Amino acid sequence: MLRKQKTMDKHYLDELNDGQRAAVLYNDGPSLVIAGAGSGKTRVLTYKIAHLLELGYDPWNILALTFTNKAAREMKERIARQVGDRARYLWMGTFHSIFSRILRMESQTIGFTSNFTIYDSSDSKSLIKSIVKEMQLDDKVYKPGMIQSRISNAKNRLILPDAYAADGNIYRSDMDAKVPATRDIYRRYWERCRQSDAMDFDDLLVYTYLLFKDYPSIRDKYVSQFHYVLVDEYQDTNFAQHSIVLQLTQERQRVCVVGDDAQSIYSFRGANIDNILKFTQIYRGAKLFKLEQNYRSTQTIVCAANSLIAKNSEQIHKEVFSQKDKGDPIGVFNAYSDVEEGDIVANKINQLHHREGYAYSDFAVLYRTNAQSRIFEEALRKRTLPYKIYGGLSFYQRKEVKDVVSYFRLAVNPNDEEAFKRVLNYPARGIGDTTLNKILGAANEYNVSLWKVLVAPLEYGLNINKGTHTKLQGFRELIEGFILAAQEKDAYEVGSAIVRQSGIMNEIYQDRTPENLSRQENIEELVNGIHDFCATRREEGNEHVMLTDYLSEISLLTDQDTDKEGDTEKITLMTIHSAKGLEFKNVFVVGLEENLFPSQLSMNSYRELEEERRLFYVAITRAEDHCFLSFAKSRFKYGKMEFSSPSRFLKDIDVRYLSVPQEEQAIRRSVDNTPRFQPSPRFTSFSTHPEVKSERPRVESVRPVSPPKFMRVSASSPRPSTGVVSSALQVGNVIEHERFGIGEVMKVEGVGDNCKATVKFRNAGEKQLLLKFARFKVIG
DNA sequence: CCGATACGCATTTTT
DNA sequence: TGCGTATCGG
Repeated sequence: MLRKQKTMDKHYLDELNDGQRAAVLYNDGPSLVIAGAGSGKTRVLTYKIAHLLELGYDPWNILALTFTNKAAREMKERIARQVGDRARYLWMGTFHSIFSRILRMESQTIGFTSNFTIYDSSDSKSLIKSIVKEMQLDDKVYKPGMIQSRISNAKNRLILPDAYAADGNIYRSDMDAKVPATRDIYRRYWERCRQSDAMDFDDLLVYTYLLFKDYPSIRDKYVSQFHYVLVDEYQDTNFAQHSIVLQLTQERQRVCVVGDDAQSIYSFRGANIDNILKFTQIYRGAKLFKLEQNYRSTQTIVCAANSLIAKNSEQIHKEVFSQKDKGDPIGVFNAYSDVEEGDIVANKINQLHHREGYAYSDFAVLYRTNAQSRIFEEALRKRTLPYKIYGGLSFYQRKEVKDVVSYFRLAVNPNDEEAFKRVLNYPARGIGDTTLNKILGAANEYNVSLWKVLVAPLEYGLNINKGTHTKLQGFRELIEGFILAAQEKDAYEVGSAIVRQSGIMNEIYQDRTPENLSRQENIEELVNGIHDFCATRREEGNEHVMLTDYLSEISLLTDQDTDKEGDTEKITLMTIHSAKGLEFKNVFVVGLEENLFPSQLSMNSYRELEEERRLFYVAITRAEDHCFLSFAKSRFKYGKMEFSSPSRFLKDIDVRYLSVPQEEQAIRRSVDNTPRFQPSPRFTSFSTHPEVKSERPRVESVRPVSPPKFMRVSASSPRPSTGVVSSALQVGNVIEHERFGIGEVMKVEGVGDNCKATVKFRNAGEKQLLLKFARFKVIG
């Protein structure tokens, strides 16, 4: 075994280029890996971790932090392929999930329970909104979203309420923004979250930092656990994340961060590009490795992107190059209108698909704002080209789902204020705003949670009549029942019981409006999701899968983690932000107009403009074979036709790499059969195809979307089989398991629900599967 | 407590 | 324009 690993080691080191190998092999001190677009960043990270394991590090001594669940999952899978089962014990995950795991273990120390709720941003916004209201401030001035982002910024910089209130610069800035009371809102918000046993996303970082800072013995515990720390996408870290990494690594200095300053596009969320730019100053003697060979794109695309990014001033110098073909110049399309831009792009896709044999999944249309998607949808729909749009409401943001989840949250943590408010009167039970406000008032007065007031209304001097009291106690008993159930039964049982007993089912199953039908489906999906979750966990050997486990998992999931099913052969439509980290054979970057890209709002500051340019850089470098840029001379914005001029960014690209106009005129005439004369394309489009608008149902917003597939390896994983099918399993069968891949059945034992199989997987080693729960299909 | 209507506002969003 | 929220009236 050991020898085999050794040879594998050799083998994979040979798969790396010199720069990559140097980065993998250097482990004696801090290192910064600047990884140009498409230069094999993930490969370096995974091989480095595999290499550390070869060197004798135990997996639980390695901490690897990413920004997305997807990145963590993919990396873990790739490492598992190298080192097998040991990968399971790596501490690898998103900042937020790893920190929430630590915080749940240490929660008592900082005054939380291990069941604390994680508020998503709509919860925190709603809490801020009610605080603004309670303070009798004008919410036209104190816009909840704006206050939220000011508080979030403060937290990302580790500025707590006291420091916030004491900071003159911040106060001046709040004054300038006409929101001087922000500091008071922040303080109340902070207290209310604590009262509710809840943390928002930023708190997961803040409290981790505080825990390590205020309790050195706890910090020491983790410092001595994590012998080596790796961070992906370091350019996107904020000050809090950087500080925690520093807390964990400053003694030992075994830290490797990977990123690309040229792809820093999240400063609006607090990412601080200085973290990566100044890494070598903070970790003195840090080694700098540069990965400059791009394996993704043609030379032309790489050169064009280089010439663009050279216009930025603040960056770590690097020379990204490609040894692939020179490739075609970047096509620039110049459209009269937004609608025509859609037509040009759709036609070009059609053409490439038919003439060059590209699959639809080889195409991506990338735009700056989600609002631009509609035009492309229509253009593609008109030609019946398959597409999928990313963006929009995620599954867990849907009203009915949030409602159900709020009951779950209360069952696990009744102090959760946002969940409480959401369901106190849903389904309607005659507890109106007046009563809620009384409870809120008492809770504020006594500094307790809403639930505590509800449980002992008289102690907190709640002035309510007999009828209301009865209704409140009815609600209380309902929730107490759920609380009890959540302590005893498993997540799936409690979950389905809550869905039934809360009355939400009755509410939604009353009639068959399309909205209700879709809600029903969403709730069914949710319940199925819990079932999946329990099954997966149980398969891993967890006997009791509780509701609280489920909640802590889903509160950190996003729709990014959802593989849409049956979407393998479709054109991708998404914002450039969401395209980061992806690659496509053919990329269309659209809407290259002043005030759109770069966005109007980014033009006041140099830094923001540079970030927009980096965004454009990200867009171009997604392309492998062909990249096209387009702009429209006029476009509908907010219901008005607006004229626009080409983006300044077009001039930032060296013209040598562009194929500017003319050509697309020919395409337009030969392929497009819509009338050429279009005084007002929007109207023409409507009158020629009135059905386009009316026929198009708003399916995207009504149709249920699948919740994330828990731990599923890929969208193409086999359909789950049921216990009935799998009980026929015999020794010697070859099965394909959803997560572990292909393996051979070595042993079958037990009967019925207890039937267990030992399976030797090619990549995942030997596993025991409880057939009742295992998801696989027999393939031989 | 719901529905109709008016109003305002509108980048990007890994968790 | 088109959506989500606020508010008023029944």
